[in-house]
Amino acid sequence: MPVVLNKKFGVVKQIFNSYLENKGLRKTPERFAILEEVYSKDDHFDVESLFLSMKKKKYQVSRATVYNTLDILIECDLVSRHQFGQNIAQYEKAYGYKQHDHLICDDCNKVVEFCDPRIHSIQQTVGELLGYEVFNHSLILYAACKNENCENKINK
Amino acid sequence: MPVVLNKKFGVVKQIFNSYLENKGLRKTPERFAILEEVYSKDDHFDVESLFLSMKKKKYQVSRATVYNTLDILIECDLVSRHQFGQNIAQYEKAYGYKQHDHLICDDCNKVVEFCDPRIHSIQQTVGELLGYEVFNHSLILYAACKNENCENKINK
DNA sequence: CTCGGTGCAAAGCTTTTGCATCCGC
DNA sequence: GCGGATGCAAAAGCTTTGCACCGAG
Repeated sequence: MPVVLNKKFGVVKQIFNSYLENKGLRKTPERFAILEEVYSKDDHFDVESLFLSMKKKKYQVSRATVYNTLDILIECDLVSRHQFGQNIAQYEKAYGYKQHDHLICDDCNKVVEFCDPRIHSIQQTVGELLGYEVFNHSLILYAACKNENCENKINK
Repeated sequence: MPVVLNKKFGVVKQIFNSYLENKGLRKTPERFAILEEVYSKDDHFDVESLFLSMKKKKYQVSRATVYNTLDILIECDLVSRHQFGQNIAQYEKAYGYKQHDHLICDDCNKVVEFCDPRIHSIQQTVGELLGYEVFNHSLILYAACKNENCENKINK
């Protein structure tokens, strides 16, 4: 009984399949299981939570394989990695989800996604100015809730 | 024989002094020694390199104290922390050095600083739109050298 | 059949913590 | 002298590595 997947997933699987083929990497069931699990998540997640949620299901893979596979998925742009806090890396699916950036609330710890076209022009301007070809960026805004009723704010 | 320090350092020391006083924190020689070491560096550095360079000099402090003091220095905006790579946190002095962002070259691993006023307006727009008060940000551009002679590029 | 991939556990690295000692206030 | 700060080493937490076994091509 296959998991219900969003429509894009067929394409994603195909992309991964081709990538593995072109790079001469093996198409193991573990790799596809991890891809599937990643795309079933709608939020950011860390390695441990991915590992645990797979452990509960039919696919038990080792942490080492999770790390290895995520690296491959990042290489082929199907997954992106963020370093929000100080230690734990956060991952999220990347295919077909338009480029966005993150705002992190210091009160709630909530992560909100946003998109501003001006970032793209900054990329271009700065790249030209400094003589680099900018191919990616990461913008994080650190913010405070304006909502005074925010439960975390009250606890502080 | 005092180390030669840049002109701003007197002010910085004074700020730290007042901050410790206001917060009821103790003015230990270790804390000022770390402040001095931080401001003697002109680049980004990690905890280990700071610890080692102090170990060579008259001030030997423990790693725990380095971490503790850097946290205080960040609280009073005399130091800023960045998470460029995946693991090691990078620090840099922050007083009187105008707000800037970083471009990281994927070929050289060089870190270049830049400044673009448009980021500030993005902060404001997005904050208003999402109902948050944005108080800080981090923008990192990932780039490739246009210089074909870059030694790292040749090695790849 | 070969060799890359997996799983497991151990090791590695950065950072945090516990506790006895020390010293700023 | 009190209570916070330091130093040391041990522990914690995320990630990587080594090695034997497995299975995709």
